[in-house]
Order: sequence, then structure tokens, then C-alpha cells
Amino acid sequence: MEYPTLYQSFKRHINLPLEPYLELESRLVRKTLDKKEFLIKEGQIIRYLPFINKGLMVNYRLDENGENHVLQIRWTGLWLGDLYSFFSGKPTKFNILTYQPTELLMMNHETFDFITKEHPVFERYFRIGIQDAYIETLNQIFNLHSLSAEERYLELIKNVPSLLNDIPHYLIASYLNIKPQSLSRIRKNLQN
Amino acid sequence: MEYPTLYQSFKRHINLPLEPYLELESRLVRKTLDKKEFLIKEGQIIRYLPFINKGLMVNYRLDENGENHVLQIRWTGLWLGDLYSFFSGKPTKFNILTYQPTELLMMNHETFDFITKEHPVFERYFRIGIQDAYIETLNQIFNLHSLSAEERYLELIKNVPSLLNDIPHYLIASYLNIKPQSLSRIRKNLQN
DNA sequence: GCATTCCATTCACCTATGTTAATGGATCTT
DNA sequence: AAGATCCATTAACATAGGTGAATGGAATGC
Repeated sequence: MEYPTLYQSFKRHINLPLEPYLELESRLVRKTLDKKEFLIKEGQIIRYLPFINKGLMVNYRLDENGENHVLQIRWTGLWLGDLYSFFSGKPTKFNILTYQPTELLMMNHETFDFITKEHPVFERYFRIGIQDAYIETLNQIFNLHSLSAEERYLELIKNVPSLLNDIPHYLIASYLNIKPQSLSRIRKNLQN
Repeated sequence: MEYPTLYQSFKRHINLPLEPYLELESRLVRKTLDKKEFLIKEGQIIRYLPFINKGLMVNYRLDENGENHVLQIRWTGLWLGDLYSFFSGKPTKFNILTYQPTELLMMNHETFDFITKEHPVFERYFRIGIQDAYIETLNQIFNLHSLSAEERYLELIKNVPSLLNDIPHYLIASYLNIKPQSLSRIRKNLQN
């Protein structure tokens, strides 16, 4: 087994004997990215589902005024791609960018079809994984509705304390839906 | 076949012969709710996945100040429940309430396990359905980040023109993350 | 090693949306 | 049908967070 982090991700959700796992593993494409490299750029048609074997990536989308909005921040042990573009074949609206040196394991469409057909338990794995992401995203909306900027900041660093050191503050601000100046103001107020 | 709306929902995503569909249909529990009845109340453990065969429901969640936040509005042909509570067995944090007379088709855990085991294509159907909901929810976050209150309002009534007649305005305001007074102000400004 | 770019911070000022309160029409209750 | 409740609307005022501009330190490029 080459990628225990991936195997553990499967085992957390489904009962997966080693053999089908190894069958999958052999079909994955490994990809390494340096700091601040793009995995996905707006307009591309996405041909792979990327699993972050090690590293950290940020997903943002450009609005009509040319401003970036960070929608997702994901790291080691999670998937981050564009399911919509991957499954529909239409161009993506997202930009996904590393902020740490990152190692990815990428599954193409052919492999996805093969393993879910051969071993339906993989379909179940993806159903559960996407479900978890969906539940988290609903929670993100609730936070945007119910918490002040300061409360959202505190909630985020409570859940992911290392984030302040891992990525620039302006990305954290964007993820929280505030401006970097506001994040500075909040951090200053909290010092007292 | 008793519920063509449900069958069409399956056919839109998967290739499903009639027989396994009928097998499922016979196991569903039909439930009718009047206007303004609760399907789900905070604290309950959710035992069913509900499909809206006809009607409209709103999902909201209470914050620490006792304020409601509408997170989802769904209608005929869609599912709306709490996947988290259903699959984890933990109490739900949501409140789901009809705003039109509504007919639901409810699937319990036993049936879910049975049909996905017996016919893996159902697992695929739920994977795709949850994936669509997830993609929509990500888009909802992008709108909250990138659009003004007025733009969010215009976007919503462009997509669902009938909504203004179907549910009270204060629910639309909550879904847009603004106060009813602000929605009134926006609507007034738009008259000119 | 110097120049350049990037980024966090601060401050003064601005604005979109929230808040509070009042009004009147519509809808429910008895 | 009268009374009560709910809800949309308006207006005056309040505020969280945005905007624009300036500063200095850190990281990057040559």
C-alpha cells in the first residue's frame, strides 16, 4: 500500500477489503504541486477527482467585479475538486490553488466508472463523502447568517488553529466574507 | 405506479427498470401535511428521508439569540430532510415546516439499506442527488459573498418567480439573510 | 545585496443594512 | 361580526463592516 492516508479515508466510511483498494490505488495518478500553484483554473474542463494526500488548497471564485471569494479551504486527507465540471463535462467556475507544497492522488472518469461498477461500495463511499461536505456547507451558510464577523473568525480559528500560520490572512478574511482591513480590526480588538 | 413524480426523479439520474422501482414504492410511507405543519422539529431523531411528492417546505434553524434562519426552500419533486440526523442517529438542529398543503413519500432506514444493497444503482441515485444539492449550496454561499441584498433578491425571484405568492415575505427575507424591513425597502426601490 | 512586490495594519470616513417604533390591511378565532 | 393576531410597509436613527489611503516589514526577484 502506497497511500495509507487514502486507505484510512475509505475505511472511515465503508468496509473495504484490501484487494479492491489496491486495484484502485494502481489506477490513480500522482501529482505534486509546489506552493502557490494552480490545480484548477476557471474555464477548464475538469477530468480528475483530486484527493489531497498531503498539503493544503484553497478554492475561490471570481465575481463580476473581478473580486475573489474563497469558498473552501481543504487539507490532507480530504478531496477538493469540482464535482460539477467533472461529472457534467462543462467548464469550471472555480480556481483551486495550493498554499503549501501538495501531493495529490487523482482519479479520472474511466477509473471512477470502473471501480464504482466493479465494487458498488465505492459509490457508497462517495455518497457519504459528498454528504459530509454538503452538511458542512449547510453549516457554513448558517454561520454566515447567524454569526458576526468576529464570531465567524473565532469559530474558524477554534476549529482550525493552525490556519493563521498556513495561509495569508487575506484568504482567511475572504473565506469569512470580510475585508482584510476588517480582519485586522477584529484581531486588534480581540487583543484586549 | 402510484407516484410518477418520484419515478421521474429517479429516471433523470439513473437507468432504473420498473420492477425495482415498484419494489421501492411499495415500501414507502405516504404522509400528508396541511399548511404550516411541522415535518421536523429541532431535537428529534430523524427516521425518514422525505420526498416532496407535492407541496413546499422550508428548512430553518434557530440561533443562540432565538432568531430563525431559513436555509433551504424546497418543493415538488425534491427531497428535504436532515441527512445528518438520519444517518448519524443524532438529534436534528433543523425545523422543517410546510407552507402549502404537502404530500410526502418517506423512506425509513431499513428500506434505504435494503434497496441500496439489493440494487446498488439506488446508491448512485442518492450520490448524484446529494451532489446536486451540495453544488447548489456552494453556489448559495458564493451568492452570499458576492451579491448585495438587492441582487440576491433579484436572482431568487428570477429563478423562482412564484415564490412571492407561495410563502410569506419574511421567510424570503430570512433566506436572503436580510430583515423583512430591508426586503420592503428593496422592493420599494425597485418599483422606480 | 538592492530593488521590488506583497501583505498586514492603522485610521478617517462612508454606506448598506439593522433597529425600533408606528400604521393599517389581511387573516384567523370565537 | 368583533376582536385578536399576523404581516408588510414606512420612516428616523444606529452601527458593523466597507473604502481608500498611508505605512512599514517581510518575502521575492535579479
